[in-house]
Amino acid sequence: MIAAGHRFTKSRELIIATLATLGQPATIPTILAAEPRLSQSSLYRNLMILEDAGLVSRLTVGSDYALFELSEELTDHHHHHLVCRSCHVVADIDLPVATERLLDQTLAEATAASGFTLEDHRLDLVGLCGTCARTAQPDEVEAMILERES
Amino acid sequence: MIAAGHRFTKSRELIIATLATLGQPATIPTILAAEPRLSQSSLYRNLMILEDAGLVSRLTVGSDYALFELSEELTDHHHHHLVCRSCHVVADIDLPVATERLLDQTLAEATAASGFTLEDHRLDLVGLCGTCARTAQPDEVEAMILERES
DNA sequence: TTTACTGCAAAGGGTTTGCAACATG
DNA sequence: CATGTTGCAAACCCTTTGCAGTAAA
Repeated sequence: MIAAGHRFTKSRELIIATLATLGQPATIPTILAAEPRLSQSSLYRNLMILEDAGLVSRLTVGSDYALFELSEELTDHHHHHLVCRSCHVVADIDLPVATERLLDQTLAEATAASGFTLEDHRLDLVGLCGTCARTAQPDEVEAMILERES
Repeated sequence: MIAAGHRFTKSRELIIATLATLGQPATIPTILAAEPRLSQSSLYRNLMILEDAGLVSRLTVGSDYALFELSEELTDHHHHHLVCRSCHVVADIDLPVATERLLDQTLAEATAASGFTLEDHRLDLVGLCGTCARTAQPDEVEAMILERES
């Protein structure tokens, strides 16, 4: 099921179910909080195994913790990510099929000449989430102006 | 130059020059190897400051080390990244202007309804670099077949 | 001469791993 | 019963930080 020499245990089933319930990329602390029956070290180990098996995807967006979600292979749903540059929260987002198709085609052409074997693309939309936008601190330029006025 | 209360020191100039010479995203060990006059802790500190100042960009692609390159603001050159899923090497790549334009437009529309403030996008092309493609190990399915035959 | 910067060494913290007990096929 | 899995605690290693001396404005 998972891979040669690996078992599909209760613990791994629970991880899949928890990720499905959470419904968006989650950190290890978030997963542990959502399902206290999981232990930290086994969670790390199992997420690695599930990732190797193609059931789980790992995202790294610069926050302290890595993020995990069900793989597109498992959910059968291609998508991208909204990433808040302030609080590093991540949410899923869909793009029009026409855009994805053009993207695939363009990327294939762009890599054709190189020795690179293109397998997938990853598109992150970076900005500020609603919460951070409302509480945003003035940026550096504004800070300098404020300082000069004082 | 850099920001209020910050100086543009020899060390920081040297970091910028080294990144320019390397010409592609580089890890801290790579930067230190290319320019031994830099010290590790100051390099970490200065890259953080240069990043805050918008002169340097940090990439996180899942490898052990973070990657750093000159910012698009500094090079005045928008680009994306080829990422090898095996050795995590990263190279810059350009896309046709028409594709970028359509992408910007589509992403703006896709986020319009949400409370998200879109500022930028990040597109990684994931696959195998030339070196890894030539030395690729059989994947899991092949491994199972091989195991069954033995 | 005040304030920022540097380099060393030590600490921090997310992740990995050794080990003994347990569960699975 | 042979092999994979679990949970605890300790180790690991990239990154950050305290501190005393130095350089910049």
